[in-house]
Amino acid sequence: MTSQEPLSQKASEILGSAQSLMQDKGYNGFSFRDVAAQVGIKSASIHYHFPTKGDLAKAAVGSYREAFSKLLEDISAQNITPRSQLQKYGDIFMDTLTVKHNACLCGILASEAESLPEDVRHQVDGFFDDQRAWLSAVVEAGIKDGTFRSVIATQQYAITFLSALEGAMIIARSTQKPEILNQTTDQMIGLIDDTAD
Amino acid sequence: MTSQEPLSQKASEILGSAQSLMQDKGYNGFSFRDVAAQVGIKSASIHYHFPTKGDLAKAAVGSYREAFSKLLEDISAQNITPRSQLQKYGDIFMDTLTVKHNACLCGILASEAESLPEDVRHQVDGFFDDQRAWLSAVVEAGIKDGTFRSVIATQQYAITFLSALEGAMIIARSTQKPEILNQTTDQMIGLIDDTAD
DNA sequence: GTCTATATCTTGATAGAC
DNA sequence: GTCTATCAAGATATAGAC
Repeated sequence: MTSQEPLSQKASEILGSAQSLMQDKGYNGFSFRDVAAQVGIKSASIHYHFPTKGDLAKAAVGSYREAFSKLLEDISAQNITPRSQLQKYGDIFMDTLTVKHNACLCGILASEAESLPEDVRHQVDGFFDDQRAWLSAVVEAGIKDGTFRSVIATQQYAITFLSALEGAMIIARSTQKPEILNQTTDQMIGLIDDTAD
Repeated sequence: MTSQEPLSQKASEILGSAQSLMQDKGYNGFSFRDVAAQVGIKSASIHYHFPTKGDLAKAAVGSYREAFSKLLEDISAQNITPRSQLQKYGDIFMDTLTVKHNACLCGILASEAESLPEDVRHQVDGFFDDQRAWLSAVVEAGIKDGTFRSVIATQQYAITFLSALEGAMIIARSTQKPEILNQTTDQMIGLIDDTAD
């Protein structure tokens, strides 16, 4: 969950490059040479920082999880309604899709689960659990304050909401219709909103 | 949308093998040699039936779309409620996941969109449109007969429902919790059900 | 820490015999 | 239609010089 030793400058660059390459083309779709070209070193040099491709991917997901968790903390720290928090959560996904032109790293990697080294997949699964935990707390708060329908199963809704966003992101990117993502987010929120006009 | 000439026996075998391999490991994760080993020929022989990997993938998606459309026709032909139709739709996904231990071919391929030949990606996008069209008609019928909440945006709900199932399938498979998929389907239906007890 | 050089393997694809 | 043989390219990874 937490970082070990602080990474060197180059190691961070390599990690960032690998992360963004995987968000674009997946684990099977990027190579050490791709990373090397982006960072400006030779592919053999990467092995000094990350011995194997699995090590690199695992570290990239770990750093992704940390960065994502910080974004969630930022949202939690704001004094806004649960509904607004879900909206801001969706904005993270939308920003990744439209500004960085990337998919969710763990959405991509999970779809390649059968090709991943075991410890990489476990990191990916850890990401999903991070999201489930944060989302279910927000939904719970929304039910308590009366803005969300009280009949919904909180834990399951967290997973359903996450699934919808991950799926919509993949479909939106493939079909090149980014609006699919934010419209899906809006509808998912609308479906549990008990304060509809 | 329709098949051209009928495929030879071996071509069908190759197609089926490629389809199931891609449902397991994706476009970047399967090779001609994998297919050859399954079918019992040499990898060079595949090129006789499908000149390039892109041709093979495109044909596999086309055949997948056809088979899926037949399943949808079967559901439509039954005299069951819109709610039951959505449930049966979810059963298709669940069956793929738990019996064949596979993901949705187009969910996997869409997540690799940036690695796909252009015409393969267009076939994948066509699949999503097939699903959107069928699902929206079912939802429309459910609104008309009063079982689904009338406030929902029909076209968008079709996409949201599909997104949720695709996302849940990927997450369920990676985390090895297949129940995530059917619970997500159930909740998605429950969220628009207007006849709740 | 990064390099060159290299080993080893796998890939998609082609040529030509049968 | 399928084979053998082969290719050129790309992959991960290692050894050892600098």
